[in-house]
Amino acid sequence: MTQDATTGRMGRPARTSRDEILRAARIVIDRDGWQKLTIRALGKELGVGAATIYHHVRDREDLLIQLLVEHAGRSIDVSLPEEPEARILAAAVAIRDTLAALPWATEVLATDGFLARLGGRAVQMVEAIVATAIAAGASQEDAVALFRNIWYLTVGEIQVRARTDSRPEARDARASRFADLDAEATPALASIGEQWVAWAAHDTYADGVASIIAGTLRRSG
Amino acid sequence: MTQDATTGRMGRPARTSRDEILRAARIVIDRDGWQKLTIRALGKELGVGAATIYHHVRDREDLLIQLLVEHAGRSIDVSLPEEPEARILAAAVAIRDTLAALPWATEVLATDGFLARLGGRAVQMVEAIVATAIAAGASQEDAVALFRNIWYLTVGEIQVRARTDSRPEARDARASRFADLDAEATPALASIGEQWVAWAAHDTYADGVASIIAGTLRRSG
DNA sequence: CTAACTTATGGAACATGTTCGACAAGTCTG
DNA sequence: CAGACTTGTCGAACATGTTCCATAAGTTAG
Repeated sequence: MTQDATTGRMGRPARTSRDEILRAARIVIDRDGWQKLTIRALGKELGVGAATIYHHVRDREDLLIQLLVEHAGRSIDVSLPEEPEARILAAAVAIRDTLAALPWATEVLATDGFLARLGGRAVQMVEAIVATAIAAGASQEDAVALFRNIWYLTVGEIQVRARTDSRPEARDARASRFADLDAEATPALASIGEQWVAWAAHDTYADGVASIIAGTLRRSG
Repeated sequence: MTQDATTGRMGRPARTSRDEILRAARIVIDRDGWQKLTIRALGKELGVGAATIYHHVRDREDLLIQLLVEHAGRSIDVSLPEEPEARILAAAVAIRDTLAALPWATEVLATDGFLARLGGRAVQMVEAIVATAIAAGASQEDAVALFRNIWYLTVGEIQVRARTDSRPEARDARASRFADLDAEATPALASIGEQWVAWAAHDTYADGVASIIAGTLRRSG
């Protein structure tokens, strides 16, 4: 990785910069789709060897996160209502919607502290959730727990959704699988049967978050 | 993939069976750790070429799921309390604990309908959640929504936990990142500061699930 | 101006999941 | 029993992320 610029500059001058790499990555994504964003393709776009990229970016994950930093920093909606539960919910939904719209986020978001790495408005959303919970009577620790449970739900929802509908065979297999269930051993599932698939398409994320909020605030306040 | 055995058997007899592959996979995992379970290593263990494995197993994901089927089918705890909310919570915790104990589950669980593929007691836990919710007054659709939100939370929790502590640099980076936050823009996060890391180590999964349960049942019943 | 130093670059190599095509090894039909 | 047919096996190949190392291209000290 490139050294810090505080010391006197030395060594061979770089032909490539981190910014150029990110710009090229965006071009490739816009033109070919993000699935085509491989290190080698990126190198070709820049007219540079693949190995060179590793001098400016730690690894592919680092690259994807850098790419998210801008989008997440800019495009998160910031108009939050005042009422505490609605405010927290709105912040969570904003985070979810933003990340779900950036498909490559799925590959890298499953980390504690991920939103902190995104910075900008992503962190403001975290602040909104935590600060609102505290203002509503939760302890700091409960506020952190609230955020983390919301974050887990968010990660799970995004990942399951992304994987489920990027995998046609999964959907098909699922449909028949619930029909095969034994009505003796699993009567409730059997009676739901094929409807599961239709209901599973509904968006229940907001309900889930609302429940977590209500549950946490009730316990605390 | 091997043909069904209903038609008269024909063709070259198989030297390898799906069961043998699974047995060998378990041996490799027990001996070398699951990270060493590569297709080629598995082939070597069986004295067979890597490509051969693909005649008995669709892909690596299929292999990992088959491996989970046994563990999840056998080892899930089944003594559930009677009281509805406690019963649903216990089922969720049993699923979480079982999957969290099988590290390679992380790679493949982010799918809708995943537990159905595991069969056995995994499905019984789903049945328990859905049936209990319905018995407690939820509609079928709300029961499905309840299960799905629990599932999302479970997937998120397992993945975040697994990735966070398999990645030492993530933990370190996180510690400093929260200290760097601007006290003007994010006062709540700044005042929590370093405590976040300690609190993030606490297990809040059960609280989250309990909130989702309470929230859903209150809306319905 | 030369030599030492430092950083950037990229070709080669490695591990991995996966696919392809040729070949092997049986069964079945006539 | 011979040829057709079917299925299993595996070497080779491909794409990908990543690391190593030799080399290039500057800056700076003498």
